[in-house]
Amino acid sequence: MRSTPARQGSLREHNLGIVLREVLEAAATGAPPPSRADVAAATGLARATVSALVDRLVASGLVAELEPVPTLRAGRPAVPLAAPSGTLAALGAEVNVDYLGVRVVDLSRAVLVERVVHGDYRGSDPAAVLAELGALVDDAVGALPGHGADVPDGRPVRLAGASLALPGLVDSTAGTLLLAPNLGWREVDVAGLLARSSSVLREHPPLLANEADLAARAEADLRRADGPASFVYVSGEIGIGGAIVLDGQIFGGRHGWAGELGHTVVADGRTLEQVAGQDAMLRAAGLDRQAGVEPLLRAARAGEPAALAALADAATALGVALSNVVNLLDVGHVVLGGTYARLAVHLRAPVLAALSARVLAGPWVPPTVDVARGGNLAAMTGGALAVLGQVVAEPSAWLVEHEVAGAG
Amino acid sequence: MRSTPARQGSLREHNLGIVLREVLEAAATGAPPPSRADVAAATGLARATVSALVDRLVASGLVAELEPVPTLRAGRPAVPLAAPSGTLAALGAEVNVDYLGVRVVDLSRAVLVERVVHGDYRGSDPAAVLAELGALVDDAVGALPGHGADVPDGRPVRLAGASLALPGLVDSTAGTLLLAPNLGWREVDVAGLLARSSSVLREHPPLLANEADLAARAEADLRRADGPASFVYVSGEIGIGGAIVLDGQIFGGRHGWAGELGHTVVADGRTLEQVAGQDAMLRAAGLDRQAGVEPLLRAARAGEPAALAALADAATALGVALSNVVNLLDVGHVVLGGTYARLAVHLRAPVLAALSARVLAGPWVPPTVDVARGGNLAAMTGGALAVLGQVVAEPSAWLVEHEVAGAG
DNA sequence: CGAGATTTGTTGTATGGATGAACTTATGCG
DNA sequence: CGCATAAGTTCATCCATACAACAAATCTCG
Repeated sequence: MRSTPARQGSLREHNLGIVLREVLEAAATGAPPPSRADVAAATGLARATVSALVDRLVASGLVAELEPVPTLRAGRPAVPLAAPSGTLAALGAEVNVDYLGVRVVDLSRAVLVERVVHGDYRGSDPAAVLAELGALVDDAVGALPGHGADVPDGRPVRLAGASLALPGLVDSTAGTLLLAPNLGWREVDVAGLLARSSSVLREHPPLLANEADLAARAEADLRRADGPASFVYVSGEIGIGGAIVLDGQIFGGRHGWAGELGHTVVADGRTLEQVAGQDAMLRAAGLDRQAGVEPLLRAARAGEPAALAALADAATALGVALSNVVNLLDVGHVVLGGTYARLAVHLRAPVLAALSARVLAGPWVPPTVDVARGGNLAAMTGGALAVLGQVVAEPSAWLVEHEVAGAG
Repeated sequence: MRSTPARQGSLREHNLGIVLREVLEAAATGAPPPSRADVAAATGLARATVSALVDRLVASGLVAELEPVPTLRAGRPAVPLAAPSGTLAALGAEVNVDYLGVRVVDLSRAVLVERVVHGDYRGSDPAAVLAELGALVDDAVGALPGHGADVPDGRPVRLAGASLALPGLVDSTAGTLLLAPNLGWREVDVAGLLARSSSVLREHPPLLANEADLAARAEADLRRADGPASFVYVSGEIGIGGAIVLDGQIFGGRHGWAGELGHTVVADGRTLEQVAGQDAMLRAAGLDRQAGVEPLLRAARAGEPAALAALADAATALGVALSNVVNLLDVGHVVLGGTYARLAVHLRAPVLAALSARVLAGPWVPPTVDVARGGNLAAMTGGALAVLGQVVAEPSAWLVEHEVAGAG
């Protein structure tokens, strides 16, 4: 954690990052693609400096120059800068309780390839499942330009790295999964097993992270337009995942285990998961555990007392747990993800009421409860974005240095 | 939150901070005062660069050159560098439920002046109390060299700034106290009232912060020797304060309100404060509310069942609340402060047991429960250190530029 | 006791990145 | 067609750090 000394190169690295971020973020906020001059004005850097930096970024495919659009004003038309498509991409994989998948996302946030397999992975064999995932990863990457048999006209896609989302506690430095209660996995050498079945992951050791953390990252990305977001993300799945987002950044804690909300004690020794987890709700509503959340929604819509009571109990427990979190973290915004997003009609109002009643700072900064915008596969996108975030944080590592001479 | 562009000056600022920190931190870790060469080796900067930076810092009184000690090795003897005494200092004030005080601390962490007044400030009049504090502040600063009537041989102490610790929710940008339940204060224009009674605070608008946050900062400072500390600080007072320390830094949240632990719901709707607050414990033990914590300790030592039960209930509630916090934040270390420090004999074991049982990551990173090392007045020290921390973060703002020419 | 070894701190010179002003390019407008 | 306007580039300058050579102050060993 010792801060490193700043040499001159650090300056360039820093400013390169600022320029790159400025270009990539423009699209997110709905702003038109900025020109070099716009970037200079926005960042406070000199035009000459920005020009030099942009040229480097363009040469390495980290920034794309668009066609000059017919301008309305006088003056030389600007060259719009934007996130490039298909130059640099990252891979986000996921193993969850009921599905398995891979996504490859590029700097423009376009999904280049996607593979998803549904199944029931509770109590599954880690080696077998990870072998399947490894094959899926290699298959997906094989479909990328420049990686499969075909090398078309365009440049090949560079792969910046890979990540893997898991529904449990992860040791990201060792590349192992410590504990995933709902998968029934414990102390699994995930990185090692994946390296056996996937040449891609052998070359790009995946960044392991918690599924909720990565889903929250995708969610934060979707909310960039509203400014840097701070919120608590609660993801109802078979278990309950949680994540903390501060100023658009995931707060993972020392080991990346922060956000563990499901095991919060809410009342008389019961944990949140035992009251508001999917299995618990279904059982309380008298429904089959395997059925999923749709029957519960139907029953509630039909006015079944057991279903309504189950949802009310879950909402109360969620409200208590989240009030504690909001008081502790001074983050007044809650986002409901996973199956909670689908149950939001029944959960939102009572949770908000609980927050309003219990949050000490409520009178000055009213709490909010929102529904996640990311879809089911948010964690894969979030994982890819986490890797791309490393690129933005350290752009010079991804620059391709060209020869000074170079006559065509 | 937009990151500013790095000009060349930023480089210098950054490196100046690194060098300053290296010198100031050396004492904390028990290392001998480093020489310029030591700093260069430790930071990775060139000797020439360090020399130039150190010279600036010395000229402005941010670093002190000690007498060369007779060395044991060959070579030119080194000039030891250390934190200077009495050159630059910060003021930490505090209003709490049962006392009121000021401390002035310099860069060497020496307490230059201290004033404390004991009293009962529950339900007090804010204007009167703050007038009293303002007078106390001016009195304390008047006793500093160069600020009172006397201007002795040495240079005057420069005051870097002031801070004020309050047991409640604070709006630090507006300089107001929003809510302090145990003082009975609400929406008080603290900065405005203090400016009336204190010329010092008129010149140095105090940084308002939560008492527990600042006490935790002092605690983190005392633990620097063990490396950057991450812990949850629980301070038992009339109410219950809490603070989160991450890598030696206070996590205050968006508005500085994070750490609010006392209003956590622990069981059947009761909050932690209602079970483990000082008043609640005393009542449960059948003791007088005004008595303070000593009678409770005596009763427990005598084996009184009511006292033991009160402590046990408090410990259980604390254990549950802290388990939730540890699971949420991935910070496995708890420090008991305030009156909890004195009750630690009775609280520590059961709290640790609760953590061990409930913390999901416990098997891999065992939780710990520690007793605070800071004394009663930790918040004042912490407040002063917070201000000094700003100096270290931006040293160039505190440099005194000398004329190039200067013949004596 | 003196020459060499050793380590600290300082004094140039070189390097690399940002800056600002002048210049070129490309457009709209009258 | 000339002028205004704005984008992007070129170039001399500045500034902080690096590197190397040097001066200073002490120990060590013959």
